[in-house]
Amino acid sequence: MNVTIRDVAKKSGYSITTVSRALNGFDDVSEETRAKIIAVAKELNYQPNRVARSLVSKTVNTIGLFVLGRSSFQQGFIADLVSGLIDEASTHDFDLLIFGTQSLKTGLPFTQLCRQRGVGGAVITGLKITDPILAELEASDFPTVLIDVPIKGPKATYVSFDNQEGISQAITHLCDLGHRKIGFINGHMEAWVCHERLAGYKKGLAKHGLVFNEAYVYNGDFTKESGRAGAKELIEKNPELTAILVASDLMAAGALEELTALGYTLPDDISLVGFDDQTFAALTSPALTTIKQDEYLLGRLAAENIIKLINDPNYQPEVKSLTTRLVVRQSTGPVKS
Amino acid sequence: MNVTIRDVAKKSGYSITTVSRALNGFDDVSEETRAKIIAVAKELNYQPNRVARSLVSKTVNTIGLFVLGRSSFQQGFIADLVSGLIDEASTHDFDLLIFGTQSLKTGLPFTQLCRQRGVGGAVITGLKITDPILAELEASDFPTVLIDVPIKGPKATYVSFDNQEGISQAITHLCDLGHRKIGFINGHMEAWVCHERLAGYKKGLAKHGLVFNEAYVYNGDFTKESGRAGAKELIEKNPELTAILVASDLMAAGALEELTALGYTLPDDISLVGFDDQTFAALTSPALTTIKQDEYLLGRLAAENIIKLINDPNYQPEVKSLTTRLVVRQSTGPVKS
DNA sequence: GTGAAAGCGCTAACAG
DNA sequence: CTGTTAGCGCTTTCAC
Repeated sequence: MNVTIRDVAKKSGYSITTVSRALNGFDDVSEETRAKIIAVAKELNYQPNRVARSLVSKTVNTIGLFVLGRSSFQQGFIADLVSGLIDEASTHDFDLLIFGTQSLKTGLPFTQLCRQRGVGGAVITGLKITDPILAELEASDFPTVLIDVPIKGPKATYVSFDNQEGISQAITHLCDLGHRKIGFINGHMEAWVCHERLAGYKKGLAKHGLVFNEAYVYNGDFTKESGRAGAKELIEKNPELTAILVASDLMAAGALEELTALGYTLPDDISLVGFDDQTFAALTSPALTTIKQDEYLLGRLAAENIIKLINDPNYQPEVKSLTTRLVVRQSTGPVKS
Repeated sequence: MNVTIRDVAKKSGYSITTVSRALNGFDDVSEETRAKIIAVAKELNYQPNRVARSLVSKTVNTIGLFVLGRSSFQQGFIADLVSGLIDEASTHDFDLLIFGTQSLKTGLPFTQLCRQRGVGGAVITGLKITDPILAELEASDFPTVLIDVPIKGPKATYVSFDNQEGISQAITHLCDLGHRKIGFINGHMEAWVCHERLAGYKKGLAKHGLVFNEAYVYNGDFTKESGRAGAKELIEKNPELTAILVASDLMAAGALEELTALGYTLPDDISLVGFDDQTFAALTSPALTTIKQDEYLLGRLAAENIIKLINDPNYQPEVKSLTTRLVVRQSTGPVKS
């Protein structure tokens, strides 16, 4: 068995109560006593049992991570996100409990599921903007941080990137290269970021005096195949396009394949910009110019927010989006004169 | 507050104990009573509090996942592994608690760390074969499943792929294409799989009557850069090579870059085989022939093992390796005559 | 300053 | 078959 608080109490000669208070930094304990107790605790290598602790005091040191949608895990960035969450969480002595899609299938009122697991707050990724749970979370007093889905409740907030600005910068990059006919392969509109990216696309065009053309936009679904299909459709219907912006690297990779198969040479015939900067973006040929979002950082930010939300009842989260960064590689080039 | 067992007891008119037993499927409860209690529980939407449960009964429904080494998360396959773990775990009503590298920095006796977190068993990935913790785990009675590191203890086992066979098959593939001079870029020897892959390389060569040549082997470190360096060194020192086998896709991508930069055309001048079949393997140009390992499946297998280890004190794990599958793409071709 | 006692929600003897 | 009694390891009133 592990060493418990009783062992520390016995060995130090103090009561369990005093040991608890000494170790938890209460100020109604003499410094001398505290020092002694801490010494004994260290000697015994005592670590409080978190299960017991969270059972009695409702202050819980566990974050729940919900990864919704079977495909979410396939997306490479989830790994970085988790990595960031863990690093930040363990800095604050928080644990990270992961739930898969199945966990929600129980139909359990979500927050209840968390409380039963001793989870103090949740980080949710992969949520669709049409999900009814969104309204619930907004009203709930259970700490929640959404990834890439806006929300504003007493205890709910979100973290994201400035997608509009990211896309807009990419358009500026293309315009600087002389492009005027720029297509856009977007993801599905159940993802909030896609609304943002579309808005950024329009805004970017407007900024450079270009007119938005509905026919230049294709709605994919984040799969490689939809990237292929999108590229094919866009270029066939609008052969005047000299550049295509794609809302994810994976779709961009599909578009790249399709365009190459159709006989286009990149970037000479057409320029291509992805989104994410996943590992493989540097590995395609030509290497993908893409809008990088640092998912690790986003993970840390999410953890930071949820921990504050859990610890401080008065915390008023302010949403600040992380910035993306355009990584220029070989898939974009000056428009052929 | 959530609904507790007391609420169910009160509402059903039975004692807390009876409710507990009825709900946990004990057979010393009349079916009539059980039915009534279950009905009430359902009506109240009662779910037992796992924190409390694991505090008293030492049977814990949480698996701890340790992802060691900062870089592990960067490796794409971790996401699939986690995905498999979660799916299998939630099927058995187990939760998954993730620990980062930092958690182990406390110097806490590992198993103690788990017990304090209410974790019944651990799955560990990224462990080096030189890690002293290995001996500890081997002797320990704490349920542990290692990923890709062999271990055999009363409560410790491991899951992995048949790396030898995988590499061997790739060599057969190359030999079938006429290759006789095959180089090998391995990972670092702190990873068990690299010993296996080296053994597989030797075995595969022998199988086809080829002689092992020390100079044909380069030890990288799983980074793309080491792949580049390895390709450069191997091909410069041994220009007679017509094929190179690489112990990871990322290193293979590096090798591909380097070889292309050096003016080689693949697969005409030289064939290249990767390992993993990560997403990007299909996206490089030429697309990478590679040895696919299904990390999702490995995750499920690991979860299955750890759960049995936790639940059944008499469970004797038998190690059975998962098979890899050679995915032939465009980076391998017949040797130029 | 410190300790005794109560109890978080649950399971597990032990009686009846 | 069912209920009473004791705790799991910890925090937290409330006395002293």
